[in-house]
Amino acid sequence: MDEVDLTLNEFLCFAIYTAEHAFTRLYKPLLDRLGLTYPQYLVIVALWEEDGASVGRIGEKLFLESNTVTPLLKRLETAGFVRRSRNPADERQVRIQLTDRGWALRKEVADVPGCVIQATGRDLPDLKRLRDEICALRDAIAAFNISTAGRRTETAS
Amino acid sequence: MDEVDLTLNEFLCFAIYTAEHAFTRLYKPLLDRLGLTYPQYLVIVALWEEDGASVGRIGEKLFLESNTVTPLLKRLETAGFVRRSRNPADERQVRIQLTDRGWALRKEVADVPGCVIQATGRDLPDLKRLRDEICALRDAIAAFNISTAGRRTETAS
DNA sequence: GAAAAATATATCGCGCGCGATTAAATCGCG
DNA sequence: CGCGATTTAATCGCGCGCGATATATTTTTC
Repeated sequence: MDEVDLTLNEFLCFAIYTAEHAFTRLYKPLLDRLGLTYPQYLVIVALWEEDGASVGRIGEKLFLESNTVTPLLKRLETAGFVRRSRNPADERQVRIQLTDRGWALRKEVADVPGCVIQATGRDLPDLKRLRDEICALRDAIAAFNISTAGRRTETAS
Repeated sequence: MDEVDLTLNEFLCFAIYTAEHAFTRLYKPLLDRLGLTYPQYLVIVALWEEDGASVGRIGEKLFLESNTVTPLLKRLETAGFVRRSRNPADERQVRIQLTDRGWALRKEVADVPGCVIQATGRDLPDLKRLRDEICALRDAIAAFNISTAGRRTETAS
């Protein structure tokens, strides 16, 4: 029965929504000079962690489906940052490997994280704490999404 | 000089990015039954707060530009939730007004906030604290974006 | 070993977010 | 009043995120 305020600024989700845009706008000029979008940057970072990952594995790391990742990877391939090849051991899988150019980005983005941290005006322990809280929130919501996935039609009252 | 980890899960921005998607997926089935997308829902909430707002005012509230808001409002108009009309006092402005159908949504979404709160598995004070922290973070980044807007070309080095 | 089920990726359409640009109305300054 | 500057929306193109679906490969089952 506890009345919930139907005001935009009351919503945590709205805060996250607008914060996400603020980060994208912050990254834009930093990544433009490398010819990367923010999601493309995330894929590159994922590949630095795990070069040769499959399309599905990259999607798993980024919480995205193949219908998003596949075209993104094709653009990265066209730009010369990655190579795409079928896995001989399982021809269903497509293996994504960084090119020399893809590895070279690692040096070129070296100052980016520092710049982003500076923009937040906070220290690292504080940012890590906040990150952990948001990850926990995300995981709780994702778990809820899965647990209710079967009974969508009865959600109303 | 302090070395920053170039790992996906280290990034606060990545946490925000994935949390934003988790929220969108959470809202999807709740809003589908009303024929609204999540950004459309935000616009409707903004109009409950301020019916008759201009396109620019709505963009201001949602941190969006007219090139995003205009087509979104046209879709809401087509769906019958809002009316769009020029402001007679200033013909440059387009005034957005909720229709009866738009106001009626207020009752139909009554259970949505509660459902979202439940999904987070947290209590209201905790959520409000987190929301305030994220808003502060967003505002810090947005201020930084503005303050450095003029000297984008020298950010390297 | 052949058919059925499961898995991995790709394709298509649509809505959003935004940079760049355009068009129209208003404002300001002489 | 007149004309340039400013303000407000709208348009266009592109990349992303995703639901729905298709295709190809592998695994399972009988």
